[in-house]
Amino acid sequence: MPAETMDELVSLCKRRGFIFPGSEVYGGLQGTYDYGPLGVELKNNLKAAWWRSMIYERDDIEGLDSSILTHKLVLRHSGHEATFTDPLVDSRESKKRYRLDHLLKDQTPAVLEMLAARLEIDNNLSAMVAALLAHEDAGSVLKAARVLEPGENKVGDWTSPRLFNMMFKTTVGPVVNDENYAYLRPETAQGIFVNFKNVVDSTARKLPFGIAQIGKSFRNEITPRNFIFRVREFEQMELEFFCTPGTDEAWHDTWLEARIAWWQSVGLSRERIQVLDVPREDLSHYSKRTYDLMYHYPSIGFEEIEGIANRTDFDLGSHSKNQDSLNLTARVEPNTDSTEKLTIAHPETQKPIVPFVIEPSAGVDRGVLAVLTEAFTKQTLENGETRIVLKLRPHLAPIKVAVIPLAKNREEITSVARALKQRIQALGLGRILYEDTGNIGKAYRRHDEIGTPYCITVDFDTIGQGKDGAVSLTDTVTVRERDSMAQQRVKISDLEGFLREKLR
RNA sequence: GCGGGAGUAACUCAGCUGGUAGAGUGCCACCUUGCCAAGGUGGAUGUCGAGAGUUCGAAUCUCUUCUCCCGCUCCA
Repeated sequence: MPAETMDELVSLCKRRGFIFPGSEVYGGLQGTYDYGPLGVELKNNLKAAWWRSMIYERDDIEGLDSSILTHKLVLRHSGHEATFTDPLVDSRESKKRYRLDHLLKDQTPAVLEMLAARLEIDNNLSAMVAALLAHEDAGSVLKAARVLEPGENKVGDWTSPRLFNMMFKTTVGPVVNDENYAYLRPETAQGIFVNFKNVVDSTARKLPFGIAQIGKSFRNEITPRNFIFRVREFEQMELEFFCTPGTDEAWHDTWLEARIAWWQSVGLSRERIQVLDVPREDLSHYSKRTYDLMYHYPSIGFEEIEGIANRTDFDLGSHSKNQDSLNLTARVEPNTDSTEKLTIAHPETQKPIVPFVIEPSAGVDRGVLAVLTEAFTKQTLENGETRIVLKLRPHLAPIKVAVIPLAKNREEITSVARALKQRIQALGLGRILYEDTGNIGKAYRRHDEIGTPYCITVDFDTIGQGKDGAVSLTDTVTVRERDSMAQQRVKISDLEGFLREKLR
């Protein structure tokens, strides 16, 4: 039974060192979280699993790590400068906040006419939005034009609209002025698009193929909320899969299935994943069609964990020069800044074309949250006590094995345990921990709670000092399995094979 | 940003008709402990989210501010 509330996850994460609030000693910084000793292992393991499935286990995908600081022209031509800046207006009366363009769209023609007249411009939505933003007393203009409060039949008491920019800007170079800025990327995808030519030229890739990247992205969310679900600094795992126009819809469906299967491979149950075919009116500016994978999170219900979008030829087309020669299907803004045509040979005709793009874009942090949710288990034992177990898949577990001496004040046992820890660590399976709390039951529970799949206990039998003098158990250890709590005796010499098999 | 709720030890929380801070769990040390949160002894950690005000005296009352939770709004 997975976690039921976000609070119990937050509490476990803090207590055991998975995730902490950012800048906490100064009261916290909204929308930031830090990954602790166990969190970083879990997160790295999740990313490694994704990377393995994309780059190593397939033959048609290359990796990339592009920079976070991004040229403003990249994000201008990608359409983000325009779409990531929302003009917001508040109603003083109802205390509600609206996007100015949405608000105006819902007004009657008569109101819009009056507004245009007051602003002394044409009755054109985007022109009016721009004019209102530039106007000193736009709130009064809205009132004078009798802009109605939605859902109520009366004129709203409007504030002047303000721009809310979802992209972080930062100054580049020593001189601070209006021109010397760059953006922190709001998605890793653009780094892939602007490197398309570089990758094609350096790897001789032919369609269809993909470029995958894992990295940080930044969005100045209005309301970061729900633990690591919506944060201002987050990590994405994105694949841009380039294919011949016409094959895009089939690839879109193929990737949808592949991605659902992958999430199941990291432990998510199919019942807690829903596919949302995003309605046309909710699509992003670049998308022809998008499937959102929704995961059933605790407290907040089904929310997006990954978006799988058909971005058509919009992005490569937008970043290309001489667009008129490219037969683009997407509507793109003219680009006189780019120095390249982002094309590749059509697999049959060999003519240069702009490929279509299928983009499975997953949130790493949302993935970690989902994996934790699913793994979190409260179990009532036979003796009536409850234990908390993180039933993580072994390849995701932060600690793979804990080596525990049965008695911590017996040098002959602890020395064997320490040596065994080093020996197992050298197998390269991940992090192995030497654990000497001195109380075997406590150590087991602790490792249940952080998801350690196996605990190995070195006892008196191991060193040939068993009570009943059972010499046959010399050089064996107890291996205790996390989920079943079952124990078995394993020869130290067989441990390598045992663990390699179990921890795959 | 608005409305509501909340911030006390690492976690969960008590204390809140103003009188100088507690419990359980956890953590550390030593002893004990021969496999599922055992026991004993000792110990550390709080400017009671922050700042200001009222008061002889504030965790407690007032104001401001920050953070978190819920709702609205936003969510490429």
